[in-house]
Amino acid sequence: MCDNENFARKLRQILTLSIGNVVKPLQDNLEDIMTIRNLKLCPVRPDKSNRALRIEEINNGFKESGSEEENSGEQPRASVEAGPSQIRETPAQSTDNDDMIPIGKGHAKVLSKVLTSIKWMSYTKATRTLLEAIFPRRVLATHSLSGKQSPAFMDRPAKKILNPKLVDDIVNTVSTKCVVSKNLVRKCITVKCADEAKTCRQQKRALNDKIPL
Amino acid sequence: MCDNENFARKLRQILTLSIGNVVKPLQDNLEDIMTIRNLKLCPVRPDKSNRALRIEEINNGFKESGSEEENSGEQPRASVEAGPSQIRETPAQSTDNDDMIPIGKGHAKVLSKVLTSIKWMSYTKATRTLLEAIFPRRVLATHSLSGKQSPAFMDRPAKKILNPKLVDDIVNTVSTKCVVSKNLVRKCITVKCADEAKTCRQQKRALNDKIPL
DNA sequence: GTTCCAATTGGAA
DNA sequence: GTTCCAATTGGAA
Repeated sequence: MCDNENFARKLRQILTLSIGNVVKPLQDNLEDIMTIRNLKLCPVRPDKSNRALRIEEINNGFKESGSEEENSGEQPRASVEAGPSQIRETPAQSTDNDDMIPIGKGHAKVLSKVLTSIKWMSYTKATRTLLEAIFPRRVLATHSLSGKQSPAFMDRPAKKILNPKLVDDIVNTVSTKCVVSKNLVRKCITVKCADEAKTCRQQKRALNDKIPL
Repeated sequence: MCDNENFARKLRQILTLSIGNVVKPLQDNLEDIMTIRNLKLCPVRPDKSNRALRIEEINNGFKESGSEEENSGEQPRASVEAGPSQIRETPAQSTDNDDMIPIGKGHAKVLSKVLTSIKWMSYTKATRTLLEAIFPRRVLATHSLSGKQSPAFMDRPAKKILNPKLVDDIVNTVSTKCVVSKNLVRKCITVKCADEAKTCRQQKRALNDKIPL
């Protein structure tokens, strides 16, 4: 993971220092490579026999779900809302429950058609799409990344913390797929929660304006 | 500029999708390439005859200073503290005034030894170093990127705006050299100003504790 | 309707 | 002593 980041960082520097000569030849092949890779990632049919392979490819070297760290004793500092209450229920129209693909360590599962629709060019879009796929809007609006108070608003109550295992699955996936630092992905999550909270607030306000108490 | 960003973004995706096979061979040559490039960037002596070449290389294709856009009519929305008052004075111990190297469009100038000391691996460090090299601490503490009020603290007065031309020179330089989006660089500037303001505040507080009025 | 911008904060790293 | 973390906000894009 860390090696990936260092490698990407070095490559970025090389790119800048040697635009036009060293890496130019690679550019010509980019489109072909991407096309091929995308084809491989395209879902075919919900066929269990090659499901494992597809997951392997999508998660790109992640451990499979149910690893020994499932029950590791690590406790998050803030109180965690345990259990599945934070997890988005499978949509009613989906009859095939197996169509959920685990990401990261496998705590989080995402509908395969959502996962394959994600364009990994934008780590912000990818993060927000995964968040919406994994958490109900209500949870996003009422929880935050750390579960801590805003240092700038010490009088306000803190929101609850987003399930850290699910968050980690998202962070690791986006960070790896988009080769950006985990911090940037975490910032996206903070912003997304703030945006959902604002939307929620605005809807309540609009409702109050319509039907004033 | 935009092409660079798109290219880097594509490369990042390729990296993720094809770790270990497509780009692996390139990795072996990274160290050599970087060494060679670093050697080229190393300052030799303040010798005017090859100064231009070094600047050309460092700025990587930027226009030279004194371009026709020097007097373009673009006016920033917030009030700008015009003139050199925002610009860091050349340190007293420097006898060679020519040792200032322009970056970006050339509004901002940086001591050559500072410029060559910057490690472009970290865009945050690079941005902060350039800020300290170009603006006095006092300006960083009392100005902000936009010159606008905080939306979260509408009662507080807005700080003044950092000279946008100097900011642009920094943003363009770091964005290009580190192949990160301009927005990320701008975020760094916001944070740096906030940090300087905090330091300033703390120093005043410490002084008041010592010599209470 | 969503996403991004950027100013502010106290404490942690 | 400096840099980073992340929560909050209203408006702009």
